[in-house]
Amino acid sequence: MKRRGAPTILDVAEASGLSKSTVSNVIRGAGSVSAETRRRVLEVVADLGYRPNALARNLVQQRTSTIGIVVGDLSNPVYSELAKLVEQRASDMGFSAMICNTDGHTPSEAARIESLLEHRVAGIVMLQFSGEGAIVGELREQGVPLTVVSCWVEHTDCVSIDDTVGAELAVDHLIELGHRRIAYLSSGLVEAKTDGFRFEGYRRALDHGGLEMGEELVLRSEEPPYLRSDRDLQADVERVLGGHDPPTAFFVSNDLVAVDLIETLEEGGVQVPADVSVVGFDDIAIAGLARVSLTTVVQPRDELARLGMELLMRRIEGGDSLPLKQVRLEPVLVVRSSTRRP
Amino acid sequence: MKRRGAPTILDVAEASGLSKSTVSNVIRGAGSVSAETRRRVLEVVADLGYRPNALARNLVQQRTSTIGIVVGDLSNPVYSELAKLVEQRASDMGFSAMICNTDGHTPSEAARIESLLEHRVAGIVMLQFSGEGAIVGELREQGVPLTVVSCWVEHTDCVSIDDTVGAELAVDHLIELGHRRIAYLSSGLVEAKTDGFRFEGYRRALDHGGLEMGEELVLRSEEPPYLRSDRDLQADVERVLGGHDPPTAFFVSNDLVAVDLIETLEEGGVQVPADVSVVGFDDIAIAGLARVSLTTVVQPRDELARLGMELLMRRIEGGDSLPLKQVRLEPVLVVRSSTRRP
DNA sequence: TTGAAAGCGCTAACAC
DNA sequence: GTGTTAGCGCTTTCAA
Repeated sequence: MKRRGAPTILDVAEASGLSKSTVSNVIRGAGSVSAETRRRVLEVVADLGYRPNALARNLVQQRTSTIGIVVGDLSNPVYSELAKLVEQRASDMGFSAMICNTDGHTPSEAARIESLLEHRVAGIVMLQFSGEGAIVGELREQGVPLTVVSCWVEHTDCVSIDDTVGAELAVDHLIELGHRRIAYLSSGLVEAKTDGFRFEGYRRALDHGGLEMGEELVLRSEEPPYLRSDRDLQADVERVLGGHDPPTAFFVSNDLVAVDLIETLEEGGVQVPADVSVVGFDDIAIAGLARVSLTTVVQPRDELARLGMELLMRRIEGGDSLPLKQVRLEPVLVVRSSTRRP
Repeated sequence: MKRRGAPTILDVAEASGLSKSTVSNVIRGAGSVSAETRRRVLEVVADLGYRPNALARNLVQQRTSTIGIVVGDLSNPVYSELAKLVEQRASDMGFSAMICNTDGHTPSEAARIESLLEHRVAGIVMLQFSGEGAIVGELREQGVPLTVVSCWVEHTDCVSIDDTVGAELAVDHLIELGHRRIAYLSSGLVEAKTDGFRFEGYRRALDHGGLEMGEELVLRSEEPPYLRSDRDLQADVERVLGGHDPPTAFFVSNDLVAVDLIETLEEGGVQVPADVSVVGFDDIAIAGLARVSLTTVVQPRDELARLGMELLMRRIEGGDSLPLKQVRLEPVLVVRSSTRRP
């Protein structure tokens, strides 16, 4: 009596007087089994509460139906929504998801990916990318399908909006409103390369708006940990606003920080948009609240998730030999009431 | 030359001229191996880029180091934060996490759990509980450790704040401010049983405040899908406020809905807190923004996650025989500026 | 200190 | 239509 632990396919075989493989056939719906046999097996399966062991199956099949989702910060609504949507789509396609939060911390990102590889995931979706080129290389070498969502990464299947154009849209809007002194604010919350693109868009907009870019208007720490500590932000903001010829508008490369900025400004008695305009990036849910009403650039989460899974599945099925596929989505600016004429 | 796919422990054994078991010993740090042997093995491991196959290991060990995290709605910040914290702690303890989003949808919850069981997860943490008693029973029967976080569920290890006391705190606060007509608002976003507790707290507070509960002040759809459609909310709110002897305050059993309510009220020209006070529940990040500044009951996410994993580990290690452990945390009210004297 | 061998639960040829 | 068999990559006695 070895009835310890969950029933195995062998238990089902014995109880139904059939062989392992026949049982396996009916469970997988493969091969050909007589109606009567199928009925009997199914009955026993229900009786015993048999549940196939995915580990054994995956081991023998040399592939799993699990994907990894690597996200920088699940408490940022952009990413938790993306994660949710990707998980949803994965599940629809019969895949389970291991979701890992890295806190934007490279060592912990490496550890999480290592674990995913040990679990032999069929592929990995990265939302927000640490920029550690080593990881992309490593994965390609291992032949593990990788798709990056919401970041543009060279030599990798990816889908993201055109960050540069998005930023341009935002800053153009400010210029059209008549702003001449526009500050740029970002933080470690935005992945470095992405921030680079957005900054580029900012530069371009100033450029063809005939505006000069003042170094003193750029609040951007190259170091990953521009800790979103309110004190730092407050100090920086005070410095910029207290300077000579202060900005009348801010373009912020991330809604969370934009909201923080508004908070900080108003704490200091500076009203938005009466005294200063603010544009964000992402269009997270709170941006749409009447009390916040942030003008911002939309990240179409649904599209990103859909295309991301699509690219991943394509690569899982098609293998290394398929050509690279990188999709750039058109950004859209939503004008709300955090911006107005200076 | 079968050098197809990732190198196995056998490849390492061959390349180092040792046996599988010796290699296994050094990898697991078990048994006793000479320093020289260890060095040699490690060298080959690095050379070949060998990575242990977790599937094989888990299969033979008859246990996994994967847990399942089942969450109702990852786009609700309460749950995405909890999920993040639980994943973090799991990872610290050497566990990977499969995170599933159920959208509060019972069939999809069942499917996700089925998949987790097929993957033989070591345990499951449920954030937000659908109330399907069948599932708890099923899991217990299967001997799969289960911990529910942020909901109080009978006969199951769980940790949550005292929802009744929390609601009482909130409503007491309104009463102390002088409100006499206090409405109750909830939605399908809050799990039914939990909502029940909060409603009970509301009732009690009215009771010992010597206030009568008016049926007409209770906006609470028993049906799971009290769809958070703004239209429904708007209609309900208009009805209540337009009625005879309208409320001067709302207690809302969920911050997300509370924020929605404020939005809806102000759209209709009703100012918060000037005309009407609002108290929420959860203390999500946006509640703390100056522009929102919602008085609310705090859910201590950190504590919940920590205790949740603690309970789960205890059960994973201790098994069925351990006594039930249910932890109730003391709620705290944060008073901000969405409430004032009527 | 090291190695040989027996599985873990399942699938996938291949026989019958 | 059904059964036999040989593994998948690993851990774990048990001998040597």
